[in-house]
Amino acid sequence: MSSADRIHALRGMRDVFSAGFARQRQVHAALENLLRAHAYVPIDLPVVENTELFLRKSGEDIAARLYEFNFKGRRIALRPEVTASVLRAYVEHLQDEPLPLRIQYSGPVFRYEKPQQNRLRQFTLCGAELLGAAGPLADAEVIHLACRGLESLQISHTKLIIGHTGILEGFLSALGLRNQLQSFLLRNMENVRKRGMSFVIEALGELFPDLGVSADGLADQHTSGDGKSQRLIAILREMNEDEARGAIAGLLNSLNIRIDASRADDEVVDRLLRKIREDDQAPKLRHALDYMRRLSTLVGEPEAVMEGARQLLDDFEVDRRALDGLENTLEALALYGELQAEIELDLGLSRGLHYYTGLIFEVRYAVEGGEALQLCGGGRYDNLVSVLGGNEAVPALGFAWGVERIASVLSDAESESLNRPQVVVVPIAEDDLQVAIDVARRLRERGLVVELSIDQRNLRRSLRHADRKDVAVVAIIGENEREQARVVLRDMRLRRDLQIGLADLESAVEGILNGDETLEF
RNA sequence: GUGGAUGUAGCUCAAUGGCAGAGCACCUGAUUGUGGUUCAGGCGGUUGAGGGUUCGAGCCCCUUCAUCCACCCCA
Repeated sequence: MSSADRIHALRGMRDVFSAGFARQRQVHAALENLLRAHAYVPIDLPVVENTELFLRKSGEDIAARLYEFNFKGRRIALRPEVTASVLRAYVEHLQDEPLPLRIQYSGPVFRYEKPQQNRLRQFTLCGAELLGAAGPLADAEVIHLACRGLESLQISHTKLIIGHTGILEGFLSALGLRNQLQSFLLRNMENVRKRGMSFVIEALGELFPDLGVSADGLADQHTSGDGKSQRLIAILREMNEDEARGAIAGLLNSLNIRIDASRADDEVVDRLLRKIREDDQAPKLRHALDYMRRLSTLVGEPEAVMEGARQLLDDFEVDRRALDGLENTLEALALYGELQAEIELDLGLSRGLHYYTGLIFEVRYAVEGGEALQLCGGGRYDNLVSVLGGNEAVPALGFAWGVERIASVLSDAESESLNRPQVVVVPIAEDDLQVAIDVARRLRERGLVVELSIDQRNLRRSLRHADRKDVAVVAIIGENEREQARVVLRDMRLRRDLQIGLADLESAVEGILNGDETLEF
């Protein structure tokens, strides 16, 4: 078969072989144990869900990244994350459980993105959710877990980055910006720092051309007209939709203004109203952008950032609850003792795909000469249970580690040996098979990893095979041994044969494996 | 979605436009019951696919597919 006909693994999907897989399992085992020790109960969930679940949680933005298809009339998606499924399962089955409820999970997720270094289309998340717990202690527990898991694997050079969506979101919603603008600004908070305010303003101008925004900044005198019309506009703004609509229509009628015949009155009224609203939005937007500019500078060492944040909130007269909550979380986190990870506060941190309502955080691994590698991320999502149809709102937060990324950071030296057979049992001829199988079974019962040589290779080949796999002991059974109830144990490291009676099999093998050079039989 | 590279044996890679090769791996034997070495031999290819230029294309041109890398974004 020519290579052109060969079937390859799909793009972004990996075959993981012995050493790499051993490493992943090592990572998984360490993380699972840590979570279990903190009373997080492992559960298993489906890999496919109704597409609607993910759309409802994360919004339409996620649709482009979904492995999503129509199957027998249903819209189905491979999960791009697990939190949505956990909460779906909670709403469906676990609402009678006493809260707080601690859940852990692990398994594959799928995201249709362009693969590259450290980014696959299928990868493994290991994560935890803490349901029914609000407040700083819950926040601190989860952050601590995320960091501690990496520490338990001896991963250093990590940085914990903590943010809080409430500090921007609270401000924006209090400001009374319309929803589209709010979500645009939330999405672009990160860009203020990464690409500069002018980039954001430019994007704003493209998306909302009617706002009169340009790269030079917001138009200063957007509202035209004299003082009287300003007052009129102010009055109209005070009215609700119907009142304002009626007032404008009445005004046009009473002045007997003739309207273009091809255009319905309603449409004219609409345009006027919209115009007035946007005039209203412009100064608020300007205010918001100023706030975001300040916010984007608030990154770094926690105390300094807190200090700057307090000043910012004072200057803009913003509610301090979010910031106080963050401070309490940091204090609670300190109760867990010193973290290895460097802590950074980043009040400009935002996470696009998710539905976070408060604390957000991630842990990054410093790659020399490259961009930091994010190893895990999470945050709080207090309204998600409601969004997914829960009987009552349940505060919740969680996070997930990226298993492959963590494994990629580990050296693979030790994990390789996990799969390697410790003993190879070689029957010389077919007549020796029964004894060989019995010998192998006895050794396996002692917990050893034993490979039975089952092909027709000669002894020479079997030894070579064992040697290349770095096996420590080869047990040889031939006619002579069989007749005398003996076995030849070849100590591969010391290149010597030990003739032992079958009764001493286990102790002799264990002696060789332990490097006992004084063994004599 | 944007940009940059690369596709030759199972793997890693060579090959001025002129007979498609090496190392590793695999198989056989030297050695019929003793291993990392050595030696002899063997298997292995429609050079990703399709078209074009040429006496002649792995190499040049076009198209297409795939993969990798970076941006965006994220675990």
